[in-house]
Amino acid sequence: MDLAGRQLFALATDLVIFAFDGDALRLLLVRRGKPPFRGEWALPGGFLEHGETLEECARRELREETGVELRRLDQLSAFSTPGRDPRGNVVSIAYLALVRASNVLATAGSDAAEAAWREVDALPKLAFDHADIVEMARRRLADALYTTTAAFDLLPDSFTLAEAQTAFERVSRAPIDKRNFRSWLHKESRLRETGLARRGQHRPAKLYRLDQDQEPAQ
Amino acid sequence: MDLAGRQLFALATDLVIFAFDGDALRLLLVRRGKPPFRGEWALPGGFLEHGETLEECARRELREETGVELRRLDQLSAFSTPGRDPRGNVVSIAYLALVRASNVLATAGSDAAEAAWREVDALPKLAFDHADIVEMARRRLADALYTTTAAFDLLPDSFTLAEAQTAFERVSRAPIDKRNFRSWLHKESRLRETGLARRGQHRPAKLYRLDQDQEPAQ
DNA sequence: GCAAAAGTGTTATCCCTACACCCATGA
DNA sequence: TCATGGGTGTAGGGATAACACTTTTGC
Repeated sequence: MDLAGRQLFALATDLVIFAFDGDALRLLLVRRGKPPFRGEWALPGGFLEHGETLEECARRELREETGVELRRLDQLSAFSTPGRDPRGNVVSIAYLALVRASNVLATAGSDAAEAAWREVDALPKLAFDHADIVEMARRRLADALYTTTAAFDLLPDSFTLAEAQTAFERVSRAPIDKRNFRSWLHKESRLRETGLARRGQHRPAKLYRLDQDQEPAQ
Repeated sequence: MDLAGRQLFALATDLVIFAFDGDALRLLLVRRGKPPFRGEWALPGGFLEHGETLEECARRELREETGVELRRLDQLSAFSTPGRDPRGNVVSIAYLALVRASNVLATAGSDAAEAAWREVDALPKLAFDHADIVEMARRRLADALYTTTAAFDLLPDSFTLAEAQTAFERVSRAPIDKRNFRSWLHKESRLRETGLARRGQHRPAKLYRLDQDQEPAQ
């Protein structure tokens, strides 16, 4: 095994985790408990260890820092600008995931002093190059909106069509016509009625769930 | 600067470089001059050095190994399965690029014993997990075919519509209707007539070039 | 009965697809 | 004149986008 003479790097993962609170898209952030950028907000993440894949690392770090477990995790991009981490020679691979409801309690773990779900349209200043990473993630997410079922991962198991529409509007950052959205859903026939309804102040809204038969998606 | 205690890795880039010879899509391969996998075919690439970005590394390695220079280079994905490199603890970031004509001479440089353009549909067995990387690259390329101008990077500065169609067919791995392809090009109006024609055995074919005005694309 | 959100169809336009024949040239 | 690849248009079906009113409930 000769890696002799190779220049070595620390490898990190950074996670862009979005959730939808019924009204706004939110992003999971941690307040850094150690230098560099101690006390500032950053994406959750951490260092890769020997013998694990980047994806395993991402899941492990997220669990340790925030207690959040997730199903699907997509690789976004590697970030390697020299100097992006003041500790030097750290290359980071960013991952993107969506979670259902922000009630996955963001409890601070080891490395992170504090964790919180912040509205993506009102983010604090972020450490490192994390603002760039977040913007790339939002674009990636919006690009996949209508071609995968990814966005439904933002919704609870059963949801109303109005909730789904709002989630799509927040991801695409554009208003959507109610009737067109519903006929598109019908044409795609990715949803099943549950027979139940959500009762509120006004007329009850039917609850739907994703039709599992065709979930494979991309 | 404390990276103390961090487990370190060698970082490599692997390049998937496609060219179009007028008939088939071809992939740039090098025959490895050193272990591991000495003598086997592999993607060009090499190790990241301190102070450079991954993209800079990819360009440098390609230049050194094959003399090929390229404009645009897209990051594909990071590959981190433990054991993917027998030297251990090597994470690789794959890049994708397209070059005009395969007459960019693939001359072997330092690390590579030999370089060659091989038809993508008749590739030899590849070292490491490079076959997986190539397949991901082909899918990525096909996905972007009709939404970016990327595929025109495969063509010479001026080209006939038949040449463009063949390139699109090879990338998408599907036959394309001639009239539909041409009316799509017209609708997109990304091409400009040069006024010249390519003379051959039969009726001369008009030569076109990409309209620079709207090249930004994605 | 009133306020508020849920639910529902139609029309015009554009895009995609399928499909067949004449044209210009070199040999 | 013939063989070969270059070049051209249309019609039908499906998707998209714009648009407003009725229904059901809680208060």
